[in-house]
Amino acid sequence: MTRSEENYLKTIFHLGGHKGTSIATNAIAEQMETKPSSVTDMARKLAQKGLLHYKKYQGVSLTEIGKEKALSIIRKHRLWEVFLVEKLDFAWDEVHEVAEQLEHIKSEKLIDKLDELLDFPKYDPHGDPIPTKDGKFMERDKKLLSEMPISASGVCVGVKDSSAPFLKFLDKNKIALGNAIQVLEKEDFDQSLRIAMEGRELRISHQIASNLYVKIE
Amino acid sequence: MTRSEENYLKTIFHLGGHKGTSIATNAIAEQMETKPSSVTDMARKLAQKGLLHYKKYQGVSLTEIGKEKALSIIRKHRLWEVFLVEKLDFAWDEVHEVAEQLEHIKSEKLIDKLDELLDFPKYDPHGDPIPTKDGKFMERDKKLLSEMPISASGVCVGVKDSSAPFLKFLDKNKIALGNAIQVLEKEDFDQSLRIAMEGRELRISHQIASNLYVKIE
DNA sequence: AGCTATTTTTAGATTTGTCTAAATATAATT
DNA sequence: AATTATATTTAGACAAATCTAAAAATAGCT
Ligand SMILES: [Mn+2]
Ligand SMILES: [Mn+2]
Ligand SMILES: [Mn+2]
Ligand SMILES: [Mn+2]
Repeated sequence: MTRSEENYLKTIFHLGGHKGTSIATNAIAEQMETKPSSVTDMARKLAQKGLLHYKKYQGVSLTEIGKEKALSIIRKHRLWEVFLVEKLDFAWDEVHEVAEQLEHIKSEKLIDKLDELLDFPKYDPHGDPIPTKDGKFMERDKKLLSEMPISASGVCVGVKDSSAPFLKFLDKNKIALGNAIQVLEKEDFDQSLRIAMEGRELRISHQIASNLYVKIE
Repeated sequence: MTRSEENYLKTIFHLGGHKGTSIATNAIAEQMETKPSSVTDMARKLAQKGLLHYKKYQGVSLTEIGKEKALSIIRKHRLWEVFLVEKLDFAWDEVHEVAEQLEHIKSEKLIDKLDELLDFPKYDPHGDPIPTKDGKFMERDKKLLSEMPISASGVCVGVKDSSAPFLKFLDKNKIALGNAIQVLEKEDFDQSLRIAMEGRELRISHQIASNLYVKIE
């Protein structure tokens, strides 16, 4: 499989094409910053190879084999991200770009050994689950901070937006995965929150709260 | 720079195009398992980019910038080989293929941090020197075993042929880099050697002896 | 020096992945 | 239901990297 094909499969997976859901040509094009006509070409090719379900004008979804391939790339991406943070001291906002390259390295032994070196991590630096070798997904039972009721408490376990600006903002405000958190008050006016985190008290805008995942206890 | 361009530069470096020596189109084609006409095309392109000296029918050599780029790729290749052996328990005959892919990953920070993780190694698993960040080469003072005089002694420090079959042969016969070695006898008939290595006595064919580097003490 | 063999380059074709512009199908709105 | 807007596909082109076959230049050999 070519690098481009792999990127299409991964994108389609992330857009939800693993559950039978049909993904629109335009959505893929936008996500990949390419043109719809290019997507059509690739859809035909990947369908031909048995990796996608595709009917003209009806969008695409992943076949079983396509799903396996996508999961394998996601597994590699996330394991490399863990490696970069744990072994090479990258910050969590620096790893994605490099992992986008590393995920295409072809060597089963490499990724198995890497998994072992990292002690078989279950989650990547952004809290996203790492598929097992045989494609099993262990999605965590988590909720957006913005959806937590008042006085509920939990632990930060992930981010929805994992763009560098958001991650840097969290760093600056000492909001890290693993931190305990409790909702103290919700402001009706702008839906901002007052929260307790690791002894401190913070005010959090709705935009932030709707991009932070919390595991309820 | 594209992956293909990088591979051309690296190959030309290895064929000796760093010293003003002019490298023939055919030699490059053979080494890269491609056709001479493809080499011509690429030569024109890389010359255009200022990475090669190229005059029609006169072969190519690396410019200063071309040499820098080549060294940077060789540095990455060898650092990744060390990583695979030291951190992921790859055998020294398994690393080359994977390093051929990893050498093209683009991230200065990645390679600097990797260098640090490995404790700034000077040589790769095959005894080849790892260029420093600024392209300095530390070639060791070594000799082929086949060229050592009788009763001379030294330490195995590298292989000339680093193909998997040769490396596996060395493993099977417990000949490893770092081993002390002494030439006991040279057979005139077939130029085979009797050597002492780590307590044992071995008979070594000329073909083997002419692919093993020894550092004389 | 002249002829032959080899090396190298050119010309034209192919594959992959992309693009633009135009045509067509589907969806939304009056 | 007809019209308009949007989404998708087709047709044709392009750049990168390669190939084959033919032409041209260089090297090697009487
Ligand atoms: Mn990522
Ligand atoms: Mn991630
Ligand atoms: Mn190698
Ligand atoms: Mn090596």
